[in-house]
This record gives sequence, C-alpha cells and structure tokens, in this order.
Amino acid sequence: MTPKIIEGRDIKGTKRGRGRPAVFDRSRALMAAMTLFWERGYEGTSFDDLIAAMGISASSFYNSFGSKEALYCEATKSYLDWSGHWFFAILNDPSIDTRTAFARLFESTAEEFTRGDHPPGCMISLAGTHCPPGMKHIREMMVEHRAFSEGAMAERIRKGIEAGDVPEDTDCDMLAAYYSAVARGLAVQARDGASREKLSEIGRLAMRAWPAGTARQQSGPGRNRG
Amino acid sequence: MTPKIIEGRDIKGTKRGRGRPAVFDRSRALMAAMTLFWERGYEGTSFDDLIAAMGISASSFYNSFGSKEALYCEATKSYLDWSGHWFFAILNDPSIDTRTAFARLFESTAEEFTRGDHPPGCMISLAGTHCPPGMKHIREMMVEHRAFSEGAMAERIRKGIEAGDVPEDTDCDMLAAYYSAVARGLAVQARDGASREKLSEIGRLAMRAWPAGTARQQSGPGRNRG
DNA sequence: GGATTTTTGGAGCGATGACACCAAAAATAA
DNA sequence: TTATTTTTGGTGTCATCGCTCCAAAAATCC
Repeated sequence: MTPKIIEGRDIKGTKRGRGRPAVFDRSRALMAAMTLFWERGYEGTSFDDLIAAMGISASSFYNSFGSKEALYCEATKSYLDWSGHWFFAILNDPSIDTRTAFARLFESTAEEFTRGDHPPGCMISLAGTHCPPGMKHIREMMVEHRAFSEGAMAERIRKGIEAGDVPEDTDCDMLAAYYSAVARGLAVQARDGASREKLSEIGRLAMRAWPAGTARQQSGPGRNRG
Repeated sequence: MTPKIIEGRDIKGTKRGRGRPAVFDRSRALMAAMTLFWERGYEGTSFDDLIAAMGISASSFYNSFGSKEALYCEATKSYLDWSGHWFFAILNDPSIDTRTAFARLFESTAEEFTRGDHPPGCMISLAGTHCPPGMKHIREMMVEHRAFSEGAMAERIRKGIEAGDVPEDTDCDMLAAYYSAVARGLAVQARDGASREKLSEIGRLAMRAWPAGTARQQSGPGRNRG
C-alpha cells in the first residue's frame, strides 16, 4: 500500500496534527461518494459500493465520515456548494435583468445536467421523493433544499419587481414554483437521456410563460437600487 | 382465519377452477402493493412491508405474484390503467381543441396528484431515475413509460396541427417534452406537499408557453377531420 | 525515547431482505 | 371415495447491509 507521505504534511500538502496520516484524499473520496449517490440514489448505493469507489476501508470510512447517512449529508452539501456556485452567480448577476437571469439559469441547467464529467441530471431535484418512513430525515432535508432554491428564485423575482423589470402584479412565489417545477422536470429528462439541446429548448419554451407586459421598465439590466 | 368461502366461487364471486381457494382478494392486495410502492418507491418497499400491507403470507405472495419485481411491474400496469384512463380521456376528447386539452390535462393532474385516497404525486414520473445497475430492467421500464406519455402528447399536438388549431411551425416533440417536464415537476411539487391550488396555478403558468399565433383555425373545438 | 493521538487492516456481527421448501389444507374432477 | 390441483402456514436459507471492534502502524508532542 506504500503510503506516500511527505514529512509533516498529508497528501494534499496541508499541515497535520499528530496521529497516523490518512492514506487517502478526503475530498477526493467525498467526490467519489457524491458521484455514486448522484447516479444511484441513497438507497441504491451500498456501503460496499461506497468504500470501493472511495478506495478506502470500512474502518477509514467510519473514522472519517461517521455513517452512510452522514456521508450523504456531506456529499449533498458538497453538491450544493458546487451547483450553488453557478446557480447564484446567474441569479444574482447585477448586470442582467430578471428575465435574462432566468433564461440563463435554464441555459446553464441544460449544460450542467448533461456534462460528461459527472452523472446527468441533479442530485437534489428528485431525491427523497418516494422513500420509506425510516428515511424521514433525509426526505425532509431534500424537501428543504428544494424549497430553498425555489425561495431564492422567488426572491429574485421580487427584486425584479422592485427594480421595475417584472410586472408588479406578478405572483412571485407562484412563478418561482413554476420555474422550480420546470427545473425538476429537466432533471427527469436528463436522467432519461435527453440531449443538451432538448433541455435547452425546453428551457426556452418555459421562458415563454414569463409574465408579459406592464413592468415599469420593460427590459435592460436591472438597477437593483432597492 | 375462517376463510369465508361460498360454494364454488371465490371471494369476489367469480367461478374458480379446482384447488384450494385463495383467502385474499388478489386485486385488493395488488392495490395495497401499488399504494406502498407509490409512497415508498421500489427500493424503499421491503418484502415484509408488502406482505403486511397486502395481508398475505410469503407463500401466498410468491404463489400469486412471483417476485417483488414482478409485483412491481404488475402494480405499475395497474397504475397506468388507472391514470391512463383520465389522461387519454382528456387527451383524446374530440370535443375540445388541443390547447384546451392540455389545459385540462394539467387541471386534472393537479387534482389527481393531491387526492386524499392515494399517495400524492405520481408513481411513474420520478421512478427509476437514480438507481443501481441491478435495477436496469426497472429503470428502462420506467423510462419507456415516461417516453410513452410524452409521445402521446406529441401525437396530440400533431393532430392539432392537422386540425388547424396549432400553428404549423410548432415543434411537436419539443412542446410535448416541455409539457412532459412540467408534469414531472408537478410530481416533485406534489411529493413535497404542494397544494392542489399551487399545482393548478403552475399548470396555468405552463400553459402561457403555448405557441402563439398563426394556426389556421385560432380556437374552438378541433374537427379531427384527418 | 516514550507517551499520545490518529488512522489502518482485517475480521466479525446482528439485522434485514428476498426468497425457497414442504407438508397440510381445501377445493374440484373423476 | 380417491385423485388431483392449488393455496396456505411455517420454517429455513443465503446473501447483503450497515456497522463495530481491536490491535497494529505511523505520525507528533514532550
């Protein structure tokens, strides 16, 4: 097994405390776990699958991650860190108006859901929707994550009303719920093998439902003066 | 246990062949299984959960249904029989035009996804999307079911073009993919506890993406003369 | 160097999951 | 009645699942 250890530092070169150094790269292992959960779901991913993909032993697993459920939570957070990056970058981009932000959101979704370097679709959108009572905790966690992104969309639309690029009589929560639903639908399509172009076009169609008309300021960048 | 048997007939009063009569109602047991699969998913539903909910023994289970997977297929067909009823009744209603058909489809979806007498959401929409390699068969089955309903929608839109109530330059497959995605999204929303009104309104918003404009015959019932 | 701390390898464990087997029971057919 | 067919109850089985324990190894701290 020849642990390749550099004096005083671990594999990634960061300083360590005392104790035997880990032979594996924790964040790499976490990514491997994330990928597996993403592809197979929580229930479909077994303990043995995990430690095999992560390249570690059962002992190291529990020493470093605690339990399957704890690992799933961590993998989920890792995923959200990652996807939240592009998601919020677009949603909160001050240089574009609200409608453009949502259009770009779907362009990026189509892209992210069909990249070759990770499983298709989304790790959150469909997770914990149908599960046994014993998975209540996980289920509630996923429901919360979904509600969070829907809430962020609603907030963005509200800002759009303030900025004047969204009609004032728009039901922000409902419009967000709609776009949230479309995103979940895209996740299903992606899982079923839809192409990037197909997802893109679905997103474009979804944008045709954007509220028409009487915004104070029809288009152009939102000023976000509020 | 007292099996209540009427001479020569089984519980449901239908004629039997020879052999010891079954003490349980097969279609009732199937419904119970369907409900459980619907609520918890395939992996989340254990053998013991099933026979408990169906009120039968392991022997009766395997004698009558073969295996968990076979039962799942049967439960799925049962579900499709059932949901296909209202789905195709609306989709193929000759008295309404294409756009109205889709609007009604979503009204009904909102209703069916939030009825008290069965689990919320849909048994097909999100099933088999994230699963291990060993569930390939089930996965492919569900992908096919989803493709089937999407195909039916596309077909209906094509008929709409023929009938003249849908613009001729409409991309039928893509529009169907969009509405299919929305329906999947509604399933997620329903599973997360969305109200009937919320689903309804999402459906109404989705209808705003309907192709505008240059149909040969703007509205009114489609004649289906083709 | 010795104490301490942490990770690792490897074996094992109790529970559950899905199913298999078999003889008895209860019906019909001959 | 007897033979045949089918269902039932009960028990057993075999693999997997998620996890635990323990002693050895490899680092740091004093």
